[in-house]
This record gives sequence, C-alpha cells and structure tokens, in this order.
Amino acid sequence: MPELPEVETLRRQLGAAVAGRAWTRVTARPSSLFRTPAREVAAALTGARLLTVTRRGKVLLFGFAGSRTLLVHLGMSGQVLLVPPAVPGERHRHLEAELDDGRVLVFRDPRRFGYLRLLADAGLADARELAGVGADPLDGARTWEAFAQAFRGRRGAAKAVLLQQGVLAGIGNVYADEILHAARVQPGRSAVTLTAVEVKELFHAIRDVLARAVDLGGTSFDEAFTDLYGRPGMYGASLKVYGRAGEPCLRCHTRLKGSTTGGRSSVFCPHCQK
DNA sequence: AGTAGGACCTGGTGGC
DNA sequence: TGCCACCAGGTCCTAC
Repeated sequence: MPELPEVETLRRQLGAAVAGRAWTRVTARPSSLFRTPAREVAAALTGARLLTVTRRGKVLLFGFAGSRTLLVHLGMSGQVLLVPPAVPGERHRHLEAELDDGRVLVFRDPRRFGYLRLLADAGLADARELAGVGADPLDGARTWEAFAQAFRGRRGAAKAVLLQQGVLAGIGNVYADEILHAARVQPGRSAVTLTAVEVKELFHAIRDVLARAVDLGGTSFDEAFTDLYGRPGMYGASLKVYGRAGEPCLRCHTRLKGSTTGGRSSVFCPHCQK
C-alpha cells in the first residue's frame, strides 16, 4: 500500500544512493507489469546512467541520460530494493538492474498491481500515467485556498475526493482515513458541505499526517512496504484509525466504526468526526 | 458528473 | 491437517 510517504521515502533514498550510477546489466522478466515490453526496457537501459529520481504523486520517475524516463508505480505490493550482488533472487522480481558499483536494484511486486513504463522525455507531457496527477500535498507553496477550490469543486464524499489524485496527488486509503480523523470529518460526508474552517482543518491535517509519515519512513503492513534497504516504516505505531475498527477512539474513547464505500474500507470515529 | 461494481493478482487468514 | 472462500489495496474500466 505504498502511498505518498512510502514513495517519498524511496525517492529520497534512491536519490542519495543510486542517482549517478550506471545500470550495467538489466534483467526484465516479462509480465503484466510492463507497459513497455520488458525486452525493450532491458535493451534501452543496459548501460544507461541514472541521473535523477523524482516523484509525481505515487509515481516514481527514474530519469536517465539520453532523455529517457522510467515510470514506476508500486501498486499495492511493489518494492524497490537495493541489495548486495550475492543476494539470491526471491520470488516476484520483475526487474533487476546491476549497478556500476556491483550492487543490484530490484523491483518486486507479488500482486502485480504496479506498472513500469519507459518513455522518451518528450512523451512525458502526454503520458496517461501522469495526466491525472494533481498538485503535491507537500508542496510548500500550495495554499489552503487553492486546496479549497480544488476540493470543493468535487461533489462526492470527502474521502472519495481525497482519493482523487487530481485534487491532491498521493493520498491512498490508509492516509485518507488518518487525515479525516485528524480533521474530525467523517469519510462519507459530502465534500461540498464542509465549511471553510473544516476545509482549512483538512488541509492542515493532510500536511501534518503526510509530513510526519515521511519523517518516520512511511507505514509497513507485513512486508507490503519496506524501504530501499528492506527496513519497515515506523509510522504504523502512529495510526489512529486504520486497522482499528471496533477499538476505542484515541481521542474520545468511542468505538471506532468500519464501513465500506465504493469498494473501499474506511474506519472512523462516529462521535468526534462530523 | 456522480456512484457502484468488477477486473486485475497473490499471500494471508478464518472457517469448516 | 487440508481445503476453500474471502479479503486487502490502486487504478482503470464499464454501466447505470
């Protein structure tokens, strides 16, 4: 369930540890993950030097010399790992890139909900993977007024709007629940009914929750997410509602309620979330 | 334009 | 112990 904090954690680590390295040998095993044929990806990236690693919402962009960019979405079980050369391949390795320092960059994804796509930089502007990606919640220049305008233009439930990547990019099911609890807004509440004060509260909750989750290296459930070095994120201990249906609200001790809307599970406090 | 539902996929879990 | 139904999640698609 990599959402913004998990993807950002990886981006920072990749930028520090892998950017600047050439990919000396690339193995790509064909699977439904590859939106560019695996053979083509391997051929194009063998010998290529990775220059930058950036992020748009939940999408990682690996920028290579020669004006090519590899888009990587981790879906819900995707992992990017940096391992020593001798580590034998566990299952579900879709792409392995040997670096010019001998280490190996691994892309795993047991459930294969993610994707990889290689594009010429000129094609980035109209890549469908990025077309719906909106502003970044951690962009310090964003004001709550701009958020309010984007948020209140949508008709659906508050949670559904938070999950729309075009409003703010990078929020998934886990952090949406945490944000709504922090802002004291029920997930099913119609977005247009929020007062200006509530929208402002929501905006600050988005920032606070995501920034703190980034600081703690994201959230890990089982092995669904680990950082570049296989270590779990530490935000799990800070979760207030996700995974806690039936347990007491940490703010008011009311039993937290679970619900399902649009195929997504939600947990919220029926008392202190309005 | 919204909502709901299914599809994708596999590891883990709970029930019998 | 074994088997199976079911669930989780992000995104995309179709149907109302």
